[in-house]
Amino acid sequence: MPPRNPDLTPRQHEILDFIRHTLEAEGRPPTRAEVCTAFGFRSPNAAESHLRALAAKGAILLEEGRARGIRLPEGLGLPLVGRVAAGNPILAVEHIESRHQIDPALFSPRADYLLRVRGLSMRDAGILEGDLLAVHRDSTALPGQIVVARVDDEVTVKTFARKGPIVTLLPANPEFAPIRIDTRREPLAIEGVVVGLIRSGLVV
Amino acid sequence: MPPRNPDLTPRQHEILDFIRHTLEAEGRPPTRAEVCTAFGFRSPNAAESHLRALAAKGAILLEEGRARGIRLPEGLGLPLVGRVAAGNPILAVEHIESRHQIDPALFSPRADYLLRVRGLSMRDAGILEGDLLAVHRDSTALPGQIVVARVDDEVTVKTFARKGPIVTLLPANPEFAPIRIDTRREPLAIEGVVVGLIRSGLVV
DNA sequence: ATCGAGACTGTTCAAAAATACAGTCTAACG
DNA sequence: CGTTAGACTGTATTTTTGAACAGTCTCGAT
Repeated sequence: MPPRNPDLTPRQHEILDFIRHTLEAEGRPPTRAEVCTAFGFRSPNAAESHLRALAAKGAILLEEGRARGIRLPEGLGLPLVGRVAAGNPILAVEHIESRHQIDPALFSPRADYLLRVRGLSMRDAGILEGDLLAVHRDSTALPGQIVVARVDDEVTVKTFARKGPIVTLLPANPEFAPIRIDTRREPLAIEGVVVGLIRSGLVV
Repeated sequence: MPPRNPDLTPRQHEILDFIRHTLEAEGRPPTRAEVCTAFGFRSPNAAESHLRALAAKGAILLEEGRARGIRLPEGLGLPLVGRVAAGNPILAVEHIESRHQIDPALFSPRADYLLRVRGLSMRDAGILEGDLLAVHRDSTALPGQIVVARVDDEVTVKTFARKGPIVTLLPANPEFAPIRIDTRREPLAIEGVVVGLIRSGLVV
C-alpha cells in the first residue's frame, strides 16, 4: 500500500501509480509520451500538465531538461517505522525513519511496512531487539499468528490467541507475562500481522 | 560485490558498476553522456561502444531508440543460494534458486548473496531453520563474527573463534557440539561473514 | 450566470539522447 | 612484425523528449 497523498485528485493518483509501476517494472521513470499511451492521451501536454500538478503538490520531483527526469521524493520501498508515539497512527509520517526496498515476493501476504523491534519479549521466537519486522496491515488475526497490536496506546508484538471474547497476547520469553484482554470491555486494535523479519547490524 | 561476469574486461566492469550505481542512486539508468562525464570520456562513442560490448556479452540489455534504454537482465538483487553440493563453489549457477532485491543500505558490509539456513545449530542466536542469511563474501573473519565456513566440504554457519592455530566454530545451541579445527593440519575455508538475516513464511 | 480548476486536444520547437562513421593509440598474441 | 581487441577522440545526423503556447469541455462553487 503506497502512501496516499490526500491532496491528489483521483486522476493524479492514477498517474502517480503509473509512474511507480513503470519504475518497478522497467527500472526507470516513464516519458511524457509513455504516460500518454498508457492513458490514451492524444496530446503530450495532457501528461505534462499532470506531471506539473503532481510536482506542485510535492508528489513527484521534476528535473528540468532531462529525459525521464521524474523522481519519487520518498523513493520506493517499505517505510521503516521506528518509535510510535502514543495516540498516533503507526504510519504517521513523523514515525517513518527511512524507506527500504525489499523484494515483495519475499513475503506473503504482502508486507506493508517495517517496524523496529524493542525489547526481548519475543526472544524465543527468534525475534530480537533491533530486528525489523515486515508487517502486513490487517485488523484481524488468526490464533498463532504474531501480531502488531495496540494496547493502552502502546504498540506491542505478541502471538495472538483467543478464547471467546478473551484475547491473550503471548510473549515468547518466560520472563514476560501474557497480556489478557476482555474485548467486551477493553478495546483491542490489531495493527497488522507479522509476515517476516529482517536483521542487520550483525557485524560492527 | 555484485555477481561477477568473468568475461568482462576491468573497464567494462567499471561501466557496469556505474550503471548499477546510477540505477540505485537516481532510480534510472544513465545516458551515454552521463557515462562520459562520469569517466571523463570526451566522446559519446566511448560510452556507446562500451555499452555495445556489455550488451554483446549479455551483461546488459539495450533497447533501441529510447532515452536511458539500459536494463539489467537479472535485475538487481542478491542471488539466493539453496543447497550447496559438495565440491562446488557456493555461488555456482546451479545453486542459485532465485534473486531477491534487497536494499543494500540495510546491510554493512554489503551483502553478496543469501543463503538458506538448514538446521537449528544457531537457534539461540535467533537464527532458525529456513531463515535466509545475508552473507558478505570474505575469506577472513574476526572472533565473534558469525561465519559461513566449509568444513569437510560441507557448508556450515557458526560463530568464529580462534586460539592461535586452533579455530573453533561455535554453535548457538547446547544440543550441538563446537567444531575444533587445527589449521596447521586441516584446511578451513571461510566463505563469508553473516551480515544479516531475513525470515519469511511466518504466515501460512 | 460566471468563474476557475481539472482534464484534456493539437501544434510547434529546442534541447537531450541515441547512434552512425571515421579515425588514433596501445598492449597482447601468434 | 603484422594483426587484432579494447579503449578511446572527434564529428555528424536523426530521434526522442521536454516543454511552451493556444484552445475546448465539464463540473462544481460563488
